[in-house]
Amino acid sequence: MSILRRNTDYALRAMVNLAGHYGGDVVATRQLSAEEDISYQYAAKIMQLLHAAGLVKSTMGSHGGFSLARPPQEVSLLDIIKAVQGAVSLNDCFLDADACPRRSTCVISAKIAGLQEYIEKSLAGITLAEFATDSMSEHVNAPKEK
Amino acid sequence: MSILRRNTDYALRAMVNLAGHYGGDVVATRQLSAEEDISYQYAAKIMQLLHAAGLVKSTMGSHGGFSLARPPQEVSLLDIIKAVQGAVSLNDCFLDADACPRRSTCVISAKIAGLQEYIEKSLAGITLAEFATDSMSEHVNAPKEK
DNA sequence: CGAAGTAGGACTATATTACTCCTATACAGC
DNA sequence: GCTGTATAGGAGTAATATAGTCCTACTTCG
Repeated sequence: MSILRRNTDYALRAMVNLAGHYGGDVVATRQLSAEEDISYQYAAKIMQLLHAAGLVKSTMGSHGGFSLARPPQEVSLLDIIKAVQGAVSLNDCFLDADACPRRSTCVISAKIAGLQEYIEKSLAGITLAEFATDSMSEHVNAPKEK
Repeated sequence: MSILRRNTDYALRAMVNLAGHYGGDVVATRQLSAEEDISYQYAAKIMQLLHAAGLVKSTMGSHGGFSLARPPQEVSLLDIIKAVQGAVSLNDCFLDADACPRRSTCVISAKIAGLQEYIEKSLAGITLAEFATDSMSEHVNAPKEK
């Protein structure tokens, strides 16, 4: 199983694309969808998620589109992941304390809490700026070609 | 999303149970299922997975059952995860190189490969012996009670 | 032989993820 | 103010993955 979903990959590609236009024009969903090989309708949904998370600014109406809300070096991989697929957690009890009635006494939970923290910190440490430069459309979970 | 599945939790509980009987009698699936609150049929499936992975030894026939194939301190959480839910991977391209045509030049892949490795090492470093002692049936992803 | 066990294929049900459709709303340019 | 091109977002469908069941072997002890 893969932890990062296709969703996240699309979002990441879109964000990298926007990073390339940072400080310049807004980019329309239609353009993002064409350049990054995402269906227009689905791309629109993903942009909504990114917008709801405050990662992008939107300009409505004709000649509208999206732009990064913050400079690339201030947008982390974790931000993007959280925006499109929710928090990544090793197990449910980190997301929802009610998921496990023995949470408080659980030895396993204690054992892996450290790892959980490390993962989040790592993802938070990787920013858009780091892969925005030379690769405009690298991606993680591209749909497999047939 | 949770990385560890319910499947894995069941398996973990079963393994902890078996660890409690290490060196003694085999434990029948019927008993495991009752003690760890897993449906008998499903428990049987999970035991098959653990057996196929070589983590448990099976004794067929009447008075048969399962026992750990190795001492608890030599069975890691990663072993169990791999047996029941397959390898944990940050993204598809670590599992299947064909999943992404740009794998070789992908900056993102390079960035998170280190994290991927760290996660595996951490999980491999946690063994059954560490939580087998005082908690016979702790679990991670118990189905939520209503 | 029969009871109690594992082995395993095939199937069903449920949940999650991916994706589409349709309508509303905003804004620029004519 | 109309029209074309945008985003906003609810609602629904399709595909896939996970969880769980059913049934029929085969194995061994008593």
